[in-house]
Amino acid sequence: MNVPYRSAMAADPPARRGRPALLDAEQVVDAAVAILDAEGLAAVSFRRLSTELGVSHMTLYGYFDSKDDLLEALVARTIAVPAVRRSSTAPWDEVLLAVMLDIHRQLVSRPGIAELLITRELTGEWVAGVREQLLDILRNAGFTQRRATDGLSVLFNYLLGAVMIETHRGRGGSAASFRLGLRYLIDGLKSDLP
Amino acid sequence: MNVPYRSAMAADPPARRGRPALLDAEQVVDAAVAILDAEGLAAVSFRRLSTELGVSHMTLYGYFDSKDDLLEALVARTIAVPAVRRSSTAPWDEVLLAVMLDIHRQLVSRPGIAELLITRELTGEWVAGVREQLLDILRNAGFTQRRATDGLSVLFNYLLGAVMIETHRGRGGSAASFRLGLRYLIDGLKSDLP
DNA sequence: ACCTGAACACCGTTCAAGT
DNA sequence: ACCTGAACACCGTTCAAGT
Repeated sequence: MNVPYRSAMAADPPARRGRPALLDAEQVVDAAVAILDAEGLAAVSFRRLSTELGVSHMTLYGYFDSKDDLLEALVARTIAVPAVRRSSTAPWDEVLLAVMLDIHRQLVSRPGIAELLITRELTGEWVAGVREQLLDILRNAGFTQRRATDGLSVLFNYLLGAVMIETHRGRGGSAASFRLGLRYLIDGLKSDLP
Repeated sequence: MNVPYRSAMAADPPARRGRPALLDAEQVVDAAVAILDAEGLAAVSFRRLSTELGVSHMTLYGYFDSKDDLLEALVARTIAVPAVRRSSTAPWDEVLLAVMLDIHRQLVSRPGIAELLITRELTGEWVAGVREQLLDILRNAGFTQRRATDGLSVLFNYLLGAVMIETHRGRGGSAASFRLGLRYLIDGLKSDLP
């Protein structure tokens, strides 16, 4: 595995020995995002990317060890862990609702990302960050660890299913009906509070 | 579009003029199911299938107009519309729960099918059949058409998300937590009954 | 009627070589 | 240090020809 974002992380002076790099990983991800937005996930390929960037497709292996590596960087770039103000005085169920709606909005706005989260191993710091945040909300509300992780699974199942269906625009999911189900789930969780 | 299952549907005597077919569509789907079960959806390809069947990959275009056509037949073959006995005296929410669990069991037992349902346009008689059945349950329970379709969206979002996550074995979904969320959703629907 | 190979336009990845 | 083309093992699909 390459050190991710090799060039971007270099805080030390750029005076290295040897041939200077043509690109840095950020530029590759930029180009990938542009293709994703314009033509969807299926159009994102090393070969396509390389012609867009004016390099050999093999050059990209200098920045990412594999296509999966690139896609993970794409996920990391494109969605932010929602900022939840822990100092908030709002009740936990309202905070939870707001965070879920925020994630939903982000994922729907970049079709393809939800698919990556489900399909690839869903590791990566975004997943861990969101997970930790939601677990915190549930534990602070009084759920046991076990109840909290089960509740989280339920919420993620619903969220990702809704996003997948909406973004592939089969019939079914409207934004309004997404809220409806989310309310059912959160009400259900509330009723199970010890 | 080819007439689906051309040979299989022929109830008239098989005496046709011209060269007899080497295969029929059922055999192709059989082979596709075998590959799906053994190696997953990504391994199902016209070329792979054709070597397995001992024909040119181009021969398969005589049975299916495109790969999407084949995949639709794969879905149709592999999952049955759950039999719901309308005469049942059980309350609607129990019937709904049972049907959802049945669909869940079927989809989990054949990883890849849920992905096809979401990704491809989700047309086809299986989807229509299940949809009609669940709508019936909800309408008979007293939901308006609007409420019923929204409820259905919510249930499908959850079901397909859960199956996708479980079959891709990211953390998250256990069969037990699937039931939990399903109960929340059905309880929510019940509480919204006019 | 039905089957076929060649060709086209794509993939990701390995390897050995070039600067 | 970094970049590159050739090669390998794959895709789906079109087309014109073969039986």
